[in-house]
Amino acid sequence: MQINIDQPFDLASTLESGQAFRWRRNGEWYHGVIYGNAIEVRQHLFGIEFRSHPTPEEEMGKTLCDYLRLDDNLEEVYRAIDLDERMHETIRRHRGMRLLRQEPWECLIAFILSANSNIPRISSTMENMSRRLGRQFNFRGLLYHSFPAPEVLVAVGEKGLRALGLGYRASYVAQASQLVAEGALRLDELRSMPYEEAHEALMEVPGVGEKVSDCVLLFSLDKLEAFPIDRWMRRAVGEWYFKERQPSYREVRAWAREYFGPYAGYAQQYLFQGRREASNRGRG
DNA sequence: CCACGGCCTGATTC
DNA sequence: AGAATCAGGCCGT
Repeated sequence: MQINIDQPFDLASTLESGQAFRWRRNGEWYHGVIYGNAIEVRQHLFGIEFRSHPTPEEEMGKTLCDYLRLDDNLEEVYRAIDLDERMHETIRRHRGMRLLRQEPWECLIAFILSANSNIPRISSTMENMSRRLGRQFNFRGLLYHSFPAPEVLVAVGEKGLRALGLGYRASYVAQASQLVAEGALRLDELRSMPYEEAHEALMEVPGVGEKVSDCVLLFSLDKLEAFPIDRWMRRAVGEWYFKERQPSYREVRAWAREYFGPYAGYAQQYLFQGRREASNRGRG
């Protein structure tokens, strides 16, 4: 099935921008699982083409558009955040990159795992958990696995999670799973809360601090003003916008919301891409 | 509030 | 080769 898109959209940079960890590229096709469905998707000149299973494409199209945030007016976003030469350049290089609207549960676990880790390892751990604990299904000759439900991770327990390679994060994941499974943490309710309130609520979860909370809010709960600050982002922002000083998390966050406004999260995503590129170039 | 050290583990570096 | 070092932080002190 095809979907026409009349706004800037770049599938590759969107799926490979380090927001989501379970998409795999095979030639021009990307393979992944959303809402328990296998998805194959590729970019076309005027939009995207995709296949889904088991939910039929006619039904899945809306879900996929929602996931890819095709409802965001990217031109308007650019007008809001294209404020200096650095932003202008990184927008030019990654034009069409979008934030995703991921499933909050999977996103929460992914970013709890991200603490003191790196993208390849987060990916392999997420994949590992899905292979061992998720539902398995076949689609067009490939094997797919859903991400395990909270109840499943509760049953597996901390020791079981450690055995899957989560390290000291196993305890956080086990506790977070418990909170979601028993209904003490209702992730979808955070979507309708104001940013500040949702941010604090998420930080009650073990293993979730300022940065992880901002990631989950930005990548799955529609808080586009969230501005996650990792060690690189802090260094970069300090260097570029604070005259070589190392500002605190709160300081950077306040600055970002003031400077970039309600789309600060988009600005963060573009700056982050920019610095990843720079460090990749550095390694040759 | 802010600063600091410890933490699982796998990949990369020296 | 085997030991540091580092990685998209968090937590307790």
